Amino acid sequence: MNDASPDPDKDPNLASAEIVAPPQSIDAFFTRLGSTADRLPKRLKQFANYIAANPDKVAVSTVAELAEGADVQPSAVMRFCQEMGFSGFSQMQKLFRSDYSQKWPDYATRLAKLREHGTESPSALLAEFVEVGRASLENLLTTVDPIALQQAVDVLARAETIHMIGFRRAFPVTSYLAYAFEKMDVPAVLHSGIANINMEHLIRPNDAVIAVTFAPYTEMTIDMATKARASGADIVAITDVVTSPLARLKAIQLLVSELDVGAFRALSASLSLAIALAVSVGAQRNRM
Amino acid sequence: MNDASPDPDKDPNLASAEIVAPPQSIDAFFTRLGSTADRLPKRLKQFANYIAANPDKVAVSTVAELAEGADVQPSAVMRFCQEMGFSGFSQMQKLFRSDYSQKWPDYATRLAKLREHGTESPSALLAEFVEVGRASLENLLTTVDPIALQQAVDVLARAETIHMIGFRRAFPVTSYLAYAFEKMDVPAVLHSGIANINMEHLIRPNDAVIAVTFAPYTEMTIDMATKARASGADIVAITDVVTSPLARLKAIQLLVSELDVGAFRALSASLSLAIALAVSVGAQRNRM
DNA sequence: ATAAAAATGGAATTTATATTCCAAACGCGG
DNA sequence: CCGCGTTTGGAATATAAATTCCATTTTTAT
Repeated sequence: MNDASPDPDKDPNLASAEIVAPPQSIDAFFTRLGSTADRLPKRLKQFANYIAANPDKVAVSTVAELAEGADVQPSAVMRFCQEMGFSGFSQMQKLFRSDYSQKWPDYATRLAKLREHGTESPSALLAEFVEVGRASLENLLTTVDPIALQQAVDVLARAETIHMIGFRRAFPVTSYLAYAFEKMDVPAVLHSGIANINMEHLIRPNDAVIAVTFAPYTEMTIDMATKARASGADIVAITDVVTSPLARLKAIQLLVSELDVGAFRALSASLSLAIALAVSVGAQRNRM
Repeated sequence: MNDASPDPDKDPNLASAEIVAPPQSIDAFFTRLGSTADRLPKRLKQFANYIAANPDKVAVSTVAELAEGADVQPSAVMRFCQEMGFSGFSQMQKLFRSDYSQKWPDYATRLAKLREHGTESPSALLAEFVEVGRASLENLLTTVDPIALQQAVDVLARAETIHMIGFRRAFPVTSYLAYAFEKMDVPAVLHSGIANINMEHLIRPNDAVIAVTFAPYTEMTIDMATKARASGADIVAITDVVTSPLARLKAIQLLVSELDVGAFRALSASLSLAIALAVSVGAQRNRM
């Protein structure tokens, strides 16, 4: 601040410690963290990532505990705090603690508070989807038959190639399956309908198909699954009710009843089912 | 209580300090507090009332601070803790601290266990994903800043065209956004990277971009978002932590911390956030 | 390749905090 | 109103935590 100071030797510490005001709020802290994280040396960045991922731990932990959690030395924590503009850890913790009581009310009360705002605000809508998603997940464990799930895994683990079919609202599910299978080196084809070429003829008798569709059922999914069935492939159906058109195909059915918010659903349950299925198949294939 | 004690002189401390197990949960603590509060002497009751009124302060305060808040001496606080069955204040505080972050940390160990046991039955794995998904959803309400969410909606509602960028594990999110926007007649482009053509030049100054990426961040997403930013478009980032590379772009950040099961996550929270965002944008655009 | 600068790990030190102790005050039964 | 057990306030002590320091390693620049 006072560059013209005639006594540079009066306080030699000023040279090394840059004078920056400490963040005054958690928001300001994270903003600064976001903009300075890259410039930080290895260990400090490591710690920065840790508290970015575990911000709630800061208020209730000691330096030693945080250091261990982030796998750095306590002194690195101190250096980090100073780098962020605080005099030390205690000052930084004080900031986090002052904010702490706001988070105290548990999930239920926070949810209720958000809903009071009416359906107007985006966060009220978010709360709605969160609540519906939770309910759908709970349901999932009862609607999915464990035996059918095991059968599906067996069939898919045995298949030469796995084909995923699902469009529109089901496409996030199939694309996530494709990602998971690719990561686990499971031969799998995502039928995306791109360029209006459908690659039905790729489906061979020893293959298996995961068909995903919800009401109102996309016709192309039904068509392709039907043809695949005709050529001898096994079908695993992820769908919503037993009366789904996929039922006719003697498919192994995995039922997901997802609740709507207005005209949309959160897909939480479908995605969870899909990823559990994929991981199980990957694991079982590795065992063979 | 034990008047018939045969050895009152053996250990005189036993007479005053009753041997009772410490409460194992916050609930148990308050239950015991309720039933014993009347029997307590004046100062201890005074402190009990303070705790009952300010339960959130215990985890983040020192003995001295609490004592001052309740207008009692620190030694009274100690006596209170011992009266409740704890060895001292530290033990009691530990209870209050662990209860707060309960949901998150012990998942890490549980999941590690699951990993070692090899993957058990598919339905057990499904149960894991369901539970983790539920926890992620609960957390979503605290990690997403309502103000940032509202800003994101404003920006996207104002945009001429909305561009969605997100690959690999983020692609289910962007593809679902694309579906939702299409259904609501919102002009939106899904940048799928198909045919290795990226349509960056499509992004105009009055457009907005939704960029979705999680650690380890896909480079193409960062690149495209950076270029979009350079050409003047607004960026809404759906990512995991503030230290995400998207932070540098002055993006509006919506943070989702999703837990892994093994190498995968359920995406429940991300999808819920995405759909809430999309529906809000659709609604707001209709109002204009 | 070498020197200079920066970063790191771990121990030493300082500071803060919990906990104990005891003398004084209080309340209660005789 | 006196003696005795209980409670209280405050200081003294013990413990735990934060902070600093420095020798060693790693990185960067030349």
